[in-house]
Amino acid sequence: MSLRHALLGLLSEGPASGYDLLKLFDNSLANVWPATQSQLYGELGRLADAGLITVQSEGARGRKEYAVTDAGRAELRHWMLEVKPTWIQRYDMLLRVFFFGQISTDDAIAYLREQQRTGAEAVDHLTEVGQMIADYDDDFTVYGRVALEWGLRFNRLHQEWAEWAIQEVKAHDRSSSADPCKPSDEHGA
Amino acid sequence: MSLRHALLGLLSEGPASGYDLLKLFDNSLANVWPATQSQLYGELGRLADAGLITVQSEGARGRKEYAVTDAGRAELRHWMLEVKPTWIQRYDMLLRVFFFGQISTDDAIAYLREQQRTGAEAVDHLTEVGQMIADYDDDFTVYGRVALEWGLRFNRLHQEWAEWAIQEVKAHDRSSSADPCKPSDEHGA
DNA sequence: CCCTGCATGTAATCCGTTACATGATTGG
DNA sequence: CCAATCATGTAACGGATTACATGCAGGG
Repeated sequence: MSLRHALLGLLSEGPASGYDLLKLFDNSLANVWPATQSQLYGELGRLADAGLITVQSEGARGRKEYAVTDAGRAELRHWMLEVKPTWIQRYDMLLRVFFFGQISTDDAIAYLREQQRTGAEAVDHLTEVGQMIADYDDDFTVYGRVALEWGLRFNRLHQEWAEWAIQEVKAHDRSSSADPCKPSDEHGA
Repeated sequence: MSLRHALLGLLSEGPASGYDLLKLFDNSLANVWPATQSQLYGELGRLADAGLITVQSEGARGRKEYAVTDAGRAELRHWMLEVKPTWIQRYDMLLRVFFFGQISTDDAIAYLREQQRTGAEAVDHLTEVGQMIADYDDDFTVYGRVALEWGLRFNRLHQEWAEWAIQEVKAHDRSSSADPCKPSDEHGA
């Protein structure tokens, strides 16, 4: 149910069409709340039906410019101040880690190295984004940078964790092949 | 589509019923891939239809014990080695941050403080989980700890970021109320 | 005149959540 | 015998993804 509020939030900065919002999304909110074009137009329709936004003006090519209503502003405030953020996460990346016993140590390490790389690339990408928006100082951009910092830290964490995990997996490999309870030829399988 | 693989992975450790798997989930995979009872039973049925698992034996109270087949093991391997982890995340927690301009500085800080607390609590919880599983040294637990470490780092990051963000918001508040372009009474609204 | 970009929509499908529904067994 | 636990399923609903479908307007 958060796409509603993402749209309300964007429209609170000023009126815009679905198309405008779609582009705005890409450079900002998509990082924390991705949405497709279909979804966006659908939600705009529902928001208008609910009276949280209105069509302010219609332009060329069927363009509809939406503006947030008082009811919409109230709903946004309510969501921001009183609704607890959901804290559900799904990481199939970590799911695989649980099953490392099913693949070879080398494959596990290759997997983790790939994760390390993914983290590093994301850091690079976000750093670029940061440079692109460095000159703006409107509220949306200022607070966007606070969110961006989260992303930077997250990806650095990802990268560093992967490096740590590689060492951990290597250590476990050594200890289990040295383990007198298990045959030493297991490490080569 | 990862619930399939979560179940295949668990069943690779040994045969189990839906009920067993449900409980196993709670203490391990639910942290990285939550699933409900409905979903789990549904997926088990579909996995059996697809021939990736089989009903090994039926017990009392309609209990069905499932075991993974060779096809299932192959599918798990394929998923682990060749399917790229999806990297889609949705954080309504961060979405709100983008719209901090719509609420007062004090409310924004209260929000961040709450996030800081949430992170700290999660760290405590995961630390407890770590202590509970400290004595096991099977593969699943060993690698589970590697995933747990990710969770610990993640929540520490969350906590530290929130603390940093509070300072950032305070700094922005001071600079905008000192800003000659904007009226100084804005900070009190 | 045609291509690119602007602009909006619908339909099918999948996954996840919530709630409902049922019944067998075991231990106190 | 009754409550808790074991154990499995179905149905309704909502949100997200993908693909499809359409058409106008402006610049070269």
